[in-house]
Amino acid sequence: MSKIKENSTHQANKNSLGEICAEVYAINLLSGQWTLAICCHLFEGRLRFGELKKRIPQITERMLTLQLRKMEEDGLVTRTVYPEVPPRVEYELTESTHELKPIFQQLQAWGDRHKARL
Amino acid sequence: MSKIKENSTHQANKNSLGEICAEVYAINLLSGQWTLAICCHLFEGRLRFGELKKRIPQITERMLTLQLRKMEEDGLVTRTVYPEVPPRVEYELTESTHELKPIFQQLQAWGDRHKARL
DNA sequence: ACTCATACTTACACAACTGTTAGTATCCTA
DNA sequence: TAGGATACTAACAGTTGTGTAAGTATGAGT
Repeated sequence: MSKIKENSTHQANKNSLGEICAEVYAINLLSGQWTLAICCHLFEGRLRFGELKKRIPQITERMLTLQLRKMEEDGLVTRTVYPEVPPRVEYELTESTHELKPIFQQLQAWGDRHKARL
Repeated sequence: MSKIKENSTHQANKNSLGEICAEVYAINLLSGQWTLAICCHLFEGRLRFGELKKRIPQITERMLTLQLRKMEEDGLVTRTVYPEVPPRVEYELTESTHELKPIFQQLQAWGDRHKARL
């Protein structure tokens, strides 16, 4: 993404809320535009960069790279580079992220119910 | 917030993902900077604008107003205005939002575990 | 020598979100 | 007549997130 200014009020508020509330922290990790979509495709198993790109046609290479890098930094995915040419890079969810699956299912169910009520 | 340009690529992507995936839709509703904090305080019961402000000292009046308005629009809170002077306005979570409580608890537990692993 | 495939990176512009400061309306009380 | 209380609103600026377009390195295959 763009460089983050750690001394901005915005960032300071975000950080302090995330430190106090673990649920805020969790939502912060998941609120990237493409994060959930990537997770959903990786629930099935590890995928290469290009395979993810094909499964999420609307995403640009730039955003896919940025999101995966952030997810790696946040401990949501692991990145494995195979020293081949042309390069091969595989992404896989961490244990931690797999544990989110039941929560996602509940969020999905809630989302459907909530949509229906509006 | 600022006016949203519905014809932007960004917004189009967000919308289409939210329509396909109910969990993306759900996260989109909850990803405002102060949304979860407000929810947490309202889980205990209805509160006035000023009471929320006191409980979330870092928030500005502007952001509190904007977030509550968006949450109202999204069906997360109800807003009741009492025709008094000085004005009294109370906010309360909708049924739908109360149903999120167990999911929040799981997210919180996950967040704590995940933090510990990093 | 030239193309191809893959997984990026860079530079730029725009969109969306948040923060700062100052102001508003209303009636009640002193 | 002035000040206080409440729940806002407006104008502006800054920060963060996203999209567009173009370019990079590498070795294998032709």
